[in-house]
Amino acid sequence: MENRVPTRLSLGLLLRLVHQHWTQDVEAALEEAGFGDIRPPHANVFTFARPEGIQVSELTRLAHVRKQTMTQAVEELERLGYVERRPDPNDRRARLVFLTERGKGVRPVAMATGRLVDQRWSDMAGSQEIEGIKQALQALLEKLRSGDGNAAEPIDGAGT
Amino acid sequence: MENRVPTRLSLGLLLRLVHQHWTQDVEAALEEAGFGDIRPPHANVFTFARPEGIQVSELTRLAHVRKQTMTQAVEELERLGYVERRPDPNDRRARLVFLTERGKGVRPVAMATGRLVDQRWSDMAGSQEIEGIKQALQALLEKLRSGDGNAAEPIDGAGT
DNA sequence: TCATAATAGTCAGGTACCTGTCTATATCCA
DNA sequence: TGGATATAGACAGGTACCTGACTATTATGA
Repeated sequence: MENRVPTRLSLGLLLRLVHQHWTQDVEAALEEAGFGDIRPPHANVFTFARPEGIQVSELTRLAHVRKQTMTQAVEELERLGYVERRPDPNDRRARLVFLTERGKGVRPVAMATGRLVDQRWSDMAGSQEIEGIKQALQALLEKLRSGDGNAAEPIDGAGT
Repeated sequence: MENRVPTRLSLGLLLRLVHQHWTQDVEAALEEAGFGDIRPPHANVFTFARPEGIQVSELTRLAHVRKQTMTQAVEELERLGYVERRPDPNDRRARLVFLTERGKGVRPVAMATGRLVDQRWSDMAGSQEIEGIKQALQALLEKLRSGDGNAAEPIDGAGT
C-alpha cells in the first residue's frame, strides 16, 4: 500500500496532517461517548460556559475563534437543545448563552475529550514527546506573534 | 492590548494557530515576490510539475490533498495562464498538466516560498528549534498512522 | 454632555479542505 | 478472454474557518 510518510515533509504540511488527526480523534471520542451530534467546534462552548451565562464575544476570545464561527456553534447547539440564549440584563446589545439541563449533562464529557486525546497520544508516543511538542509550538507562537505586525487580535483557533 | 498567549493551550489549538501563521506567511511571501494571484494551494502544482506533464492524480498523491482540491488548483492556474492540460496519450482516462511558458517563469519562486518561510522562522526562533519541531511532528505522524486504522490512503495536506 | 470610538451581534460572501457518487477506461487473474 | 476490481477525472454537497460591512448600544474624554 506504500504508505510511509515521505522523508521530508514541509512544516506546513506536517502541521496540517497532525492537526487533522487531532480533529478526527476528538470527533471519534465524542462519537464513542455517545454524542455523535456534537462536533469539535462545539466543545468550546461546553468548556467555557458558566452558570451565570456567557456572551458569544467572550466565548470567541476564550476559544480563539471568530464571532461568526462561534455564533454558528452556539446556534447549532441551541437547535440541538444543549444551550439557550437570553438577553443580557446588563447590556442591551448582548445575549447570554446558558447550558440547558441537557447541556449540563454533556459538559463533563465534552470538556474531557481534548484531554482524552492528549492522553491517548501520550500513551502512544510518550508523554514527554507530546509535552515537548506543545511547549515548542507555544514558544514558537509567542515568537511569531511578537515578531510580526499581526500581533494584535484573537487570531482564531478552537479546542480543535 | 492584552495579547499574551494564555499559558496552556491545547495541542489542537496550537497546531491550528501555528499552521495559520504558516499559511499567512507563505501567502505574504508570494505576494512580495509579485505573484499575488498565486495562493498557497497552487504552489504544489509548480513544485511537482514535470516537463513530460503530470496527472492530477499524481499531484494529489505527492501533495497529500484530495483530487477535488488539486483539480481546483489546476483549474485556477489554467485560467490564470500558468498551466495547460492536454490528453494523456498513454491513458485515455487521463489528462496531463503542463506548465506554460508563463508558468515556467514562476516555478522557481513558487517552489522557494515554503523554504523561504522555513528560513525566516529559523532566523526568528532558531533553526534547531524549527528542525526539532519538524522531526517531532514527523515522528508523531508516523506513530499515529501505524497506531490507528486510518493508516491507508493519502490523507491530505499540501505545501501549505 | 455630546461627538467619537469601541463593542455585541447579524448578514453576506469567500477559501481550502473534506465526503460520496458516477462514468469511462485500464488492469488483473481465473 | 472476459468479469471483477481499480483508477482518472467530473459532479454535487458539506465543514470550519476566514473577511468585510452593517446596526444597535455602550463607554470615553475634551
